[in-house]
Amino acid sequence: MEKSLMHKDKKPVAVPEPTIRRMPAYLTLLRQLKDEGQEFISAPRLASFFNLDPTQVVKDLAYAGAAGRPKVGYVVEKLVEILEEFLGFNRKHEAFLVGAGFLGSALIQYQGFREAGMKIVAAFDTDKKKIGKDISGVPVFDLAKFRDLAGRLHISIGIITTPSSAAQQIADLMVGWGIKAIWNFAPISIKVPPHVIVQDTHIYANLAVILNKLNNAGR
Amino acid sequence: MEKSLMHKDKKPVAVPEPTIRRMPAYLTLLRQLKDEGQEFISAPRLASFFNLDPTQVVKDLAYAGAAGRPKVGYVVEKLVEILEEFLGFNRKHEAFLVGAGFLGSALIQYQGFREAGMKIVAAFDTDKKKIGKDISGVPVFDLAKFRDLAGRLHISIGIITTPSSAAQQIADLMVGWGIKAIWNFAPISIKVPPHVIVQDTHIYANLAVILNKLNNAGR
DNA sequence: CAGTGTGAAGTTGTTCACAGCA
DNA sequence: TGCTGTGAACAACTTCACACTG
Repeated sequence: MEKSLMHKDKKPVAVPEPTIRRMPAYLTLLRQLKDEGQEFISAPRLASFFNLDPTQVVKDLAYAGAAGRPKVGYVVEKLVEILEEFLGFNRKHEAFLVGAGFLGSALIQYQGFREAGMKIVAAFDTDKKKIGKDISGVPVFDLAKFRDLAGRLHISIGIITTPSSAAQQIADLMVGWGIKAIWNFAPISIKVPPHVIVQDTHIYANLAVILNKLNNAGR
Repeated sequence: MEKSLMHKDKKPVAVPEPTIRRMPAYLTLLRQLKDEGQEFISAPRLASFFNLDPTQVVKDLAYAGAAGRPKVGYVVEKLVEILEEFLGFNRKHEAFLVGAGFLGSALIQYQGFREAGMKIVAAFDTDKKKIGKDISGVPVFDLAKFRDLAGRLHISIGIITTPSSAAQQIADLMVGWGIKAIWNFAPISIKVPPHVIVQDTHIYANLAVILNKLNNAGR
């Protein structure tokens, strides 16, 4: 498909991933400003909160479909709505989580996901000691029950917080059971068929960046 | 430690951040291959694990100072050493953590940081119910004690896992107390003087990417 | 010839420059 | 004047093309 020059169309243009990644940060701040009663916000001001170029912010907001008024800026409340809609944070997203260890438990208990509409509805593990318990109201099932429930509840997001050694195997199961997107926290890259979405979140990557900057600062 | 990319006596080439972020993933896999007794690994094969371009891997490894042999590839054991050294994962990095909630507790208990040489030596909170307890052997202190200990132990990394509302304030304190790098998990951007390193890890960003891909897959 | 190593080309994302607007 | 909005210049990163090597 060619890039259309018509600006009447809603969003035919592929949104750059960096833009997508910045949007939740905008939204968090904007919700706060809204709570504080701020009515308008300009792109340069918004940019200053994140050390970004003002034009960057203008373009990002344009991708979401927002329009501002010269000299005034954007209507905060409208912007919150637009971003929530664009990101899908105002819809309900149910997820299954496999691997009820420290990280898995933390994600389950993490209040913040509610702000993004995501809810972890069940957890799975192979550890008999964990099965049958619940974590902040989220039940931990035997991994063998995963298939059953996934089919019945039409869950589309699967979260992997197992050790690396189990991750690929769990991913394969998830694929077989119809999960559409996998959020992988294990520090390996998992392989899935092209129609399945994978998002790797490797915490080491961030640590590596920090240590690298620390090293470079020292000389 | 000579670097192959340094011709003459030029200043060290700045390593692209994407490269830094990929290196821990290489390292994790390479350690595994090493344990399995693999002696050599070629860039194309390594690349296939991560769905990367082989040239990308070659260049990344060159940045770390690794050299391979045509037709054979790289020596796994040597590569592990080089990457550990380059990333600093073979050195000890002590950190303080502020905010002993779910996320903070998970990070403290997360075994994996040991693989990167990082150790959280103390946690801090303002919640009287948490102060005095310990999490997997890591003591939770009153936030007021932070300064004392930071100065005495020469801790350079500060981890923020507080609610957003407290994050900037904690960052200011950390800066005042000589912390050199801040790893921020609160979903806001914090402001620090230029000599302090900040790494924001916003979990929402990853979720946003997933939801966006899910939405686009539906049309 | 299968792989390293590297300059060149291509692609993507960011910043600049400026027109238009209230 | 301060801001939006957008095409153009620029910078960063990735992929390609190919010389080289055992």
